[in-house]
Amino acid sequence: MKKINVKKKEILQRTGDLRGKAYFVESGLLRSYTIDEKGKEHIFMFGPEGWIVADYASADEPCDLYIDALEDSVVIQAEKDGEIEPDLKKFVKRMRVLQKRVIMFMSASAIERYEFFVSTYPNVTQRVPQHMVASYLGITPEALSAAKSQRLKSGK
Amino acid sequence: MKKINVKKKEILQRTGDLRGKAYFVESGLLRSYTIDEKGKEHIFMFGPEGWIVADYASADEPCDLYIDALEDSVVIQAEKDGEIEPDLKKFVKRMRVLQKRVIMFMSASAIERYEFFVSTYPNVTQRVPQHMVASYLGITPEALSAAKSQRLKSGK
DNA sequence: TCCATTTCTTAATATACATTAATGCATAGG
DNA sequence: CCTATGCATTAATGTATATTAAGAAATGGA
Repeated sequence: MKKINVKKKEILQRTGDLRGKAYFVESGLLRSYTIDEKGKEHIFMFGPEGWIVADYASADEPCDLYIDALEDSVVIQAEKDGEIEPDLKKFVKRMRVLQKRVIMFMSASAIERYEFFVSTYPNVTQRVPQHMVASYLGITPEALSAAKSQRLKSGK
Repeated sequence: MKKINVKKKEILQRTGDLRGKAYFVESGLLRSYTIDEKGKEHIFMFGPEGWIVADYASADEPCDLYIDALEDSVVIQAEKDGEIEPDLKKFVKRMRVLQKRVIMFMSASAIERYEFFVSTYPNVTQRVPQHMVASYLGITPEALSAAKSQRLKSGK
């Protein structure tokens, strides 16, 4: 368990890595993501201050996700087994975020997804480019842009 | 912690219930799902033998999900806090299933989603109607039917 | 057994989002 | 300060999936 400084764009973990760590974000912003066969990135989660970013492979399995830094960050790196987050309650909370996200994907339109993102990450909205938000939501940047200008016209 | 017999179609938990329980499935088949504003069901997970079905609300928050039985089942009902699943490893495994599902929703076509379902639930495929599989995958029954007959023609 | 209901499939049409492309703006780094 | 790069937006076109509708097969309850 050690504190490390991470520069923007630095990669902390790659798909296929063994013994993936868990990262507690003290300051800055991480993200985790996959790259599909077509080379397209899909952002799995953002990790602003106070969040934990980790792949959910067991400690002895290869990771599914890349993890990198979107801003210069200070993070605490820990072994997955125990050092961090021995707390079931925290696990339950993270499960719930995932549960809501799955339900969102099953039923929500582009603009509803965007609103979900804003409520999940109120402090991240202004810190990441919109194409990354789109990636997180599973839509294209063009569709997100269209949905937002659509919403502006009709009321709000 | 007690063992209960559940009849097909019996509802174990409703959206908004407090003190939701966790259900370990000894035999039979449960499912959890939401109902959206339009009255449409979205299946969150299936629970065949050996699986645990629960909402990820904390013990003191209202539940998001309905849980009911798709077959006559025998289940062990437990308090969420501790009685069942004190095991971090099991949590990690379930997280990983959710992680894969989220990634699936971000990038997979109808037929790829179907293949994901078959590999996640090899023993469930023949036991649930196809419209429930479609609901789990976030597509319509018509789209699933079309995707499958598409696949049959082209090769397999 | 019989009838009502559920389930699956197919087809026609509609629609949300993807793709492609072009433009202008902002930004970072030399 | 300049320039290359990244970013956001808009528009035209394409496509996968949704919607609607109908009919046939399977299922289950009385």
